[in-house]
Amino acid sequence: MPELPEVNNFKRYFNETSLGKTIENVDVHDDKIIRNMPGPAFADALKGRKIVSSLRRGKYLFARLDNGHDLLLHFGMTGDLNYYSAPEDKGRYERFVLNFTDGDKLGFEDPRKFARILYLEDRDAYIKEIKLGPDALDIDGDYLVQKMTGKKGSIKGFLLNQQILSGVGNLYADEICYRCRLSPALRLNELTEDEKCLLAKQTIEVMTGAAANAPYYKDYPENWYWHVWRTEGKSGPEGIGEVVVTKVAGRTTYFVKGWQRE
DNA sequence: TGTGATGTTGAATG
DNA sequence: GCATTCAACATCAC
Repeated sequence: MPELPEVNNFKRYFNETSLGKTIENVDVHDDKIIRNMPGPAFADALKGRKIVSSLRRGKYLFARLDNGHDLLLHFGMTGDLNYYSAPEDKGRYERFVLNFTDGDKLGFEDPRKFARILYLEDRDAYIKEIKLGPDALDIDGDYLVQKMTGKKGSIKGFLLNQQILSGVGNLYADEICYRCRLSPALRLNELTEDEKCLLAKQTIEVMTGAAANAPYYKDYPENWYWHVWRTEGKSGPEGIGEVVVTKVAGRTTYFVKGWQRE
């Protein structure tokens, strides 16, 4: 479930389990998700390195190594971390595993293999290369409003564009639109200035709130945001409107028809 | 059995 | 070059 708040939890999990440890060697079971070198070269590059710090930006998690290079983890749709020591705790979908010198292991699991794992010599150059926008927890409303000017695409397409703002994913984008009472399919040039300000404000609030409330890795409360209303046919707030499912910006989209302006 | 899924990319189009 | 759209990626769960 990796959108920004989830990756924030991955970061915490990673820090608590793996920071300061030294990689004795790496087992690559499937190098499909390693995007910039073959499995053996990847394993070779990490061998003997100590993990000294971590940095999250949007949905990207960078693990800084003691040679100044980085191990980049992007979790795709189904990426996950699994820290363990007993071999029987190895996950079914483990794609590679860092074996630390203390005997513990950090497995990277990913059933669908949409994750993107890279060994980077220059983290900043990579961020520049993919034009990754600023982190959603690190911007203000003015920045977002300014980015909206002149754009004609859907609200949802805007929120999902990681080059504008990094961290918002499909579920949180719906949540933000719901809070603004705006249909995700509305186009930016159809919004009033007030609505643009509201959209910017809610984007920051939702992402900040979700990141702050994430209690612990894999332990999301049932009453979190979209859980409350992300059900087709469900009656909207105060009995107004009804939840419908549609497709916006190529993604499955839920909104409350009759409650959110179209 | 067919369908859709939390994300990104690269090609195609305007 | 920029903005936007959309299919493709690989596999599993329902």
